[in-house]
Amino acid sequence: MNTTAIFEPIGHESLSDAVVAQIEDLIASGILKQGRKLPSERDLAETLRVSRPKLREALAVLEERGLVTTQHGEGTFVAALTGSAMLPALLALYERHEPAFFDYLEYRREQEGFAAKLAARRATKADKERITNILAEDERAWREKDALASREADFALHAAIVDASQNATLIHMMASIYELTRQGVFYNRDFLKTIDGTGKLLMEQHRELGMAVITGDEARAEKAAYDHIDFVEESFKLGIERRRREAMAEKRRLLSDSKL
Amino acid sequence: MNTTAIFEPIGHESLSDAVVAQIEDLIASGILKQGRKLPSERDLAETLRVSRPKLREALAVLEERGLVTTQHGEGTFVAALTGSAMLPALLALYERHEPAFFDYLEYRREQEGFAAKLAARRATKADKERITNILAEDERAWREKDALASREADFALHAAIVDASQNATLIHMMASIYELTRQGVFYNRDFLKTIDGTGKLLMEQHRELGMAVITGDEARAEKAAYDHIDFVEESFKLGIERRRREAMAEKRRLLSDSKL
DNA sequence: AACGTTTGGTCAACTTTATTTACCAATTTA
DNA sequence: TAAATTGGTAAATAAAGTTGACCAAACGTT
Repeated sequence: MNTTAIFEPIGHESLSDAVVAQIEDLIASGILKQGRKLPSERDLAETLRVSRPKLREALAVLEERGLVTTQHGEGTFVAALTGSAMLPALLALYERHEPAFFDYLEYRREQEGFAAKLAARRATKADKERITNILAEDERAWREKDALASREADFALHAAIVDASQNATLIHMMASIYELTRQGVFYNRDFLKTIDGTGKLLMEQHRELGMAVITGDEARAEKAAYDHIDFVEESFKLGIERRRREAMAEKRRLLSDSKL
Repeated sequence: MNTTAIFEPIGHESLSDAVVAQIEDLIASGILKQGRKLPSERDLAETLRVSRPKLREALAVLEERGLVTTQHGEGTFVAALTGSAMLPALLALYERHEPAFFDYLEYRREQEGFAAKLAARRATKADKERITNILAEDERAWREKDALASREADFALHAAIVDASQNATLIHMMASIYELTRQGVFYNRDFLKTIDGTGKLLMEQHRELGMAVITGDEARAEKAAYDHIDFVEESFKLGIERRRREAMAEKRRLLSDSKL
């Protein structure tokens, strides 16, 4: 095995790519909010120490991605990212920005806890039956190692609990969030690779959450929701770290082979 | 306050900078060990997708920094990084690579635990007196908020414990490590900013460590050493995270001002 | 309504950076 | 010793980025 194997092609990142990345960061982190006007091209080019044509290249990319809109003679503005029409842009943004994903989880933690508490307080008989059925399906999927069904049950449980909260605004907001989740961020390949090995724990957390809602124990439901998100976040972090270490170990292995 | 304030100049990183960074990573992470031969310039340029002149530019920088040596007609090799002659290169390397710093801490954790255990077993009367004096000085520095003296006492305590271990190899190895520490990595400005607010905790940890050695309690000494390094690592991580959040909050503040 | 200012839109000349290609020199290996 | 491989150097070419100028749309002031 050749030493060459451990080296990786240099990313030929263009200047405009770097500009795009910085502005995306500002939008993804919520510093630049929707509707906010960016500085004029001349000003921005100067503060970024970049020529205007290059800045314009970057702005063109951002506009193509739906993150900003520019109007002749007026300025460039951060596009509205809420509303399902803009979900693809947001989704792609989160996938390119790992830190933003943790912010997303932090936000979701509060929402889930709130939803679980309300659900425990307000769930109707129909809600409770629905949750019971989902828990049964979740357990079946786990026993039969049906990963796909397991994910669907997971998704269904969270949706059922939000519905049970009977709060229209919450339901609407969480619908957008779940759409994100379902399409790729939360359930992308890397994440599944991380979480699959802990399927039983996940199932038990769902069961605890569901039972707390069914029995109407608000505090227990809230705690179960927090614990669940905390667990997901921790698993994700560990997965990232593990993959980083595995990649390094692989490189080491490639080198030691050549010594044998 | 203008929106312009939140944007930062784009780093005009040259191609060769990127090449330098990758090879430094491989060396800093220990994947490329000293004496290892790099692929030939033609091969390496091809796998990195970079022209040979640019690769050579990068290699020239690496050689200037003391990380590699090249020999006409023979090849380019990773320089020997052990030995105090090479400390500046290693030091600079660690400062440019944050992840390597945590690897350094991980290594140091084992060494410190081992040293503390040996010291508790073998410390002479003179060693114990020396440690007692250092602990007193540490406490005085803390009471009088003498940050510089506090750091010196910290350093002195660790050195005294290593000396008390009576193991020549360990003493020699730790000397190199401490040199790193003292010169800048461990006690750099950012790190101090993090740790200073927790001065009392640090002092108490030192006291626990020193007393364990003096009383000859091996297990307690080992645990105290582990706890200390764990605390340092955690503080450092928190400090990094805090600075990151503060930087973002500052940007948010700059924007909200313009709304008032 | 008219003017001046600011903003985005466009283009061409120029500069810097990077690639390609060729050839030379030192070392190892057959 | 001859061939192959490696680092050393340089010139021609190509690509990326900057500079400067000018146009057109929107806004505010007069």
